[in-house]
Amino acid sequence: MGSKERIARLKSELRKDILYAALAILKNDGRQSLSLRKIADRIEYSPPVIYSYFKNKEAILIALCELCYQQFNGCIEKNCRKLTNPEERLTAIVTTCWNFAIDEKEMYNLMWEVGSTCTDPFTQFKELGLFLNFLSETLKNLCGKKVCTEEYLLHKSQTAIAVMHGHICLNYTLSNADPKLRSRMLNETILYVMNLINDYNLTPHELNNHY
Amino acid sequence: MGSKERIARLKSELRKDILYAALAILKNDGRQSLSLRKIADRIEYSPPVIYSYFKNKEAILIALCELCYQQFNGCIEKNCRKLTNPEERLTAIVTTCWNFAIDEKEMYNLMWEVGSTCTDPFTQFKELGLFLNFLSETLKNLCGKKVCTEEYLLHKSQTAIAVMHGHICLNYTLSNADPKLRSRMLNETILYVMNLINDYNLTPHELNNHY
Amino acid sequence: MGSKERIARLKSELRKDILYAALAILKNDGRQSLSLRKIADRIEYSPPVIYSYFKNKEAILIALCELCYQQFNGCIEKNCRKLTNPEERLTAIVTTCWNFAIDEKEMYNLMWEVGSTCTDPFTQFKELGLFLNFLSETLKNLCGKKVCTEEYLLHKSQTAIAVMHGHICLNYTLSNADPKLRSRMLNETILYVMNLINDYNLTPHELNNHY
Amino acid sequence: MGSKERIARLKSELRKDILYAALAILKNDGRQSLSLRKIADRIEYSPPVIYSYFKNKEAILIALCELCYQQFNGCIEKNCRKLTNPEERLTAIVTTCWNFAIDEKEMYNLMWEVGSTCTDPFTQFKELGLFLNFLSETLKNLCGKKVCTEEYLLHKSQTAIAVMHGHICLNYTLSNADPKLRSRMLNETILYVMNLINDYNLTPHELNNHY
DNA sequence: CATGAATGAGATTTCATTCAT
DNA sequence: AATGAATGAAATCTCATTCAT
Repeated sequence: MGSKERIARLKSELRKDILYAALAILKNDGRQSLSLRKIADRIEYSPPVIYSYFKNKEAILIALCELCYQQFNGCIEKNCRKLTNPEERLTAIVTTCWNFAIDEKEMYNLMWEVGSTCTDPFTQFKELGLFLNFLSETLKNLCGKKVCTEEYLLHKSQTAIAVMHGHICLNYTLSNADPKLRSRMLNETILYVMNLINDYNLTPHELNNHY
Repeated sequence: MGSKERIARLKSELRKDILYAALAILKNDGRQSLSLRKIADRIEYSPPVIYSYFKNKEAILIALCELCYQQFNGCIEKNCRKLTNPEERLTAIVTTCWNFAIDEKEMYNLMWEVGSTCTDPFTQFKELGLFLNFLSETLKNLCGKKVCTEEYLLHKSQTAIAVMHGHICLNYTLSNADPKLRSRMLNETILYVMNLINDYNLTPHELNNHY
Repeated sequence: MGSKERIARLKSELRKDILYAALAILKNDGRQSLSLRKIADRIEYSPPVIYSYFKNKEAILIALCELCYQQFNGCIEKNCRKLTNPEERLTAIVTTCWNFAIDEKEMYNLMWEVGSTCTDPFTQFKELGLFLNFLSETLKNLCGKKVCTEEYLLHKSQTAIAVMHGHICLNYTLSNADPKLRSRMLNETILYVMNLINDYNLTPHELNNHY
Repeated sequence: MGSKERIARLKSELRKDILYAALAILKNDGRQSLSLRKIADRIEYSPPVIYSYFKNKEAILIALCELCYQQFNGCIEKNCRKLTNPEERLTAIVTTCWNFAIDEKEMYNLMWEVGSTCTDPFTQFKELGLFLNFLSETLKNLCGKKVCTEEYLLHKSQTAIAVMHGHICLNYTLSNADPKLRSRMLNETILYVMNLINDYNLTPHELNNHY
């Protein structure tokens, strides 16, 4: 494929169709049965067409993952951007993550699966980077007047993602937990994430003992 | 020993062989290339024998998962049981989990993968239940004289597992992090797990605000 | 496949059937259209069966090449072994090669094609080694009472193969040459091969100038 | 220059581009991965253009083969034309062939592969014809004052090509031969080619016995 | 009880070629 | 003149599972 052609195809409608077909299969039939053949069937084209738009299956997965991050970040923006109070915003962020993970389990799992194979998902996936920054910005506001380094905030944000992910996975495994327990788990998750920032209030001596 | 018993024992032997073959393939070649054919090759039997011991591939995965939990719990027992000081023991538990996840990534991932498909992994997998109790017991000691309900301790233990898992997954994705950052992440994980129990020291009123 | 099983299959009838099917396709349809699917069709089995007997297509080609060498060497043995006079025998060898290359062009080409990809075809393919030795033995007799080293004879034998191959390839390209020219080419080939051994009669001084 | 001419020139340019793209792919990726798609990519045109210049893939291969012969003959001209002493020139010819075959294995193989499918490569490929004549002229000079027929010289030239090709193929198969052996093989090849002309010194009676 | 034999279904991928525009 | 779009046909290979023996 010539570079001109390739660039054109990147913007193509069919490329989008392929990705959305993949997304639909992912949601309906699950990660395991996401095959090129099924994608081709769904868009009512022959399988080789796909190779005009993606190098191979891995490339599709990565692009699909990107799409998932876009949709995820879209939820976050929609639900949380408007909130100005940092506690409220952080609560909304965690809640949105939580619900996204429940409602879109296949997407959520794909995001972590593909992320694990990348060198640096936070830079590779633009929308994940945006989310990280949004989280970071929120945590900064939460600190109030205290000055935190950018690096510190990013690290805490990643930790927040980790803590949320852990609870989400736990929630997956407790498949017959009652709604009350689930709701409690969500609340706790919010709490833990909120408290991540607290140790910044520790005295230097206490901090020393921590790290 | 009657022939019946002998036969039963032999049967049980082969079952083990199958599982250990599966484990070896999992470790060496990875989850994706774990096939019945390969297992059969390794035990030098023909594929259909496997169906005498397991209903289908899924059943093998579940049993294999159990084996992984056994090995995992073995590590925990070996490294942590002897420690009597609760802080030390908890530190050892988190560290052991962390290292197991690094050294046996395939096993660790399988444990969560299969766990996600089960109704209740904590009761289905005996060794996971044992680990949960061990964690619970450790947390109890950490509380000192304060009285905590069994249920509370189990819940906190699950939360600890969640927090650890989150950090472990984050560690997986940060594939080019330097050892110093990784070491810091481990320390933080220990810290967070340790502090899980702290809110028990909150006043009832504060607790109310939490949940 | 367990090793026991694999060994059994090496002797299996079906394995032979696969190879002879491949040979038939090679002869009839040519090297380019030799596919696993066609082989499976011809033996009236499904394609995956082939993988019970051969690791992959390359393994089939190598085994097929071996079969070609066997058939080739069979011709040589049949036509030449009985001749005791060294000139007559050498003449018969060259003639047999020549005719084999004409009658079994696809086989002949495959033998060189696969041979080119091997590290050392003369040891890898037993029958090619036998042919080399037979040639070497013949050249030795041609030398008469003069003593030649084994190494020298093997080298000359390889050279003989090279000279024959060159003429055979030339013969392939001259596709509209008349039979008289072809016959003359064969005679010349015999002559050149016969003379390969002549420089052994050179004085040491002359030999020095050669190498 | 009229627009007609300009268009014709442009057309001829693109034809060249196609061939040189094919050549580059042949050299870099090998004969097997020479596809129309890849050629189109490389010239940054779409695949169908190629069909404006060539009937099908086979036609490209033939034209590519011609290009290879041009390059080959270019080497010969450059390295050998200047030498006037016939022995020196013949030595240079064989050496140049030998090195070309080593350095440009893919090209060399293609030349013989395509050559085998043509009716008469020596007339079809102009540069191969030139090479043949050059060889023939050299052999003629080697004969000295003796008179040889044109036909005889051409035949001997073809034979020389055959002998060289045989040794070159042998050199390909002996993939782990040491440089000393290879160098010896080259020397022998030179020697054999040089001696091809010698039997012209035979008496008519001896010649009769030969043919 | 054990297995050799076999397969259907399906995976990813490549390629030469066509054709409406 | 050029191409974007598309495809049919084919390639190799893997796998879980079945069943007669």
